Amino acid sequence: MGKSDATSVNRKEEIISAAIEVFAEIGYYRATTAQVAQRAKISQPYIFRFFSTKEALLLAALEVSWTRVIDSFHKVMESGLSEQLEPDLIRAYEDILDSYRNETLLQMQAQTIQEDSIREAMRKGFGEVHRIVLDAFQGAGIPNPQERATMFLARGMLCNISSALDMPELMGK
Amino acid sequence: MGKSDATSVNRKEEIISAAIEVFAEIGYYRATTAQVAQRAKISQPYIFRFFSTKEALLLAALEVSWTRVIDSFHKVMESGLSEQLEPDLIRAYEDILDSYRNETLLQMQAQTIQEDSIREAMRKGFGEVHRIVLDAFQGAGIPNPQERATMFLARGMLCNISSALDMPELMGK
DNA sequence: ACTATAAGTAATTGATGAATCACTAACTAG
DNA sequence: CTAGTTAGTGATTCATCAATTACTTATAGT
Repeated sequence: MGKSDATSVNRKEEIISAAIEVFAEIGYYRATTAQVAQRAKISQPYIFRFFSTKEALLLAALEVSWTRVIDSFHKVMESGLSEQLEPDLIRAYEDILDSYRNETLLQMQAQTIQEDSIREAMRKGFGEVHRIVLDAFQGAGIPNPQERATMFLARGMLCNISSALDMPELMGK
Repeated sequence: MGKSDATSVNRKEEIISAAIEVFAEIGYYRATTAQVAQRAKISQPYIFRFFSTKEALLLAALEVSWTRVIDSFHKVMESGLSEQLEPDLIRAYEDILDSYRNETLLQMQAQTIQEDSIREAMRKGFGEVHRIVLDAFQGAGIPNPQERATMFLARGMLCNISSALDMPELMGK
């Protein structure tokens, strides 16, 4: 299998990557499957061989984006000293925002989508991240872990907005 | 002029109110002007007597939502003691989230819309709220006002998400 | 009554988009 | 070789929607 080999799994991942870009740039509802297909360099109908609906494609894209955050936080916890735990987590999240801005933009969009399946995916993602951070803070013996976990998430959410609107001043200069 | 009198200004406000509801519930791009019209109990084309485009209607709706927050914060600052300033501002924002949830959902949507005019409106709204909070904290002699203002906004943004996804546990139980 | 203007709508238009269908080309196992 | 499977596309379908047009009804001033 050479690098240009197009396995079914590769195609699926390529489509998801294209969808993350296009959905983030154009907006999920406004973006068309034709635009996603063009970005993925395939024909529009071929998307539906891998995803039964546009919404299924969005769900797959969200799954990728949440896995990104969760895996990153797990890595920090495994390898880090518990004294610098919070700054390490902050840095990890900022790195994701730098490198995978589109995934964050997609998550932000999905926060207000009312379809049950999307809401469930978002609840699961947020819930798991919250649980991980809370466990980490408790395990590290940080005082008021509940409140600190909330403020950690809160800072992250403002960070998202500051990035999305290109307003660095919101994060206190 | 009785209460059922339909002045041009009233109609405009009614349309904006209907748009806030429909856009928040359905999503701006997915919502149709026909749905807004139905909610406002007018015909679909009549919307375009007041707003030249769907986007102009969104801008008007965002204007209303930001004015809501800004006016509320101003009122807190005028009438409140500076010792309880921060909790008063928090309560004021929570009241808005309770009473005007749709306006917040609309703002959340607009955070990721890439059209220049929308981004500009969002920057203006966020910028003004940030300025007000920062001025208030500085005026009240709160230490580290910059950082405290950032954390105030951050908490508000997580509060939005917690409300939108119906996840009260995110705010630390 | 009469005319101007405001309030409002039905019908249409032109464009667009998700999803399906019908098909072709390339590879693979026996 | 050939029968079956995988990869892929062009053309079409059916629905939808923002925006326009052309029209009707009501109101107010003279």
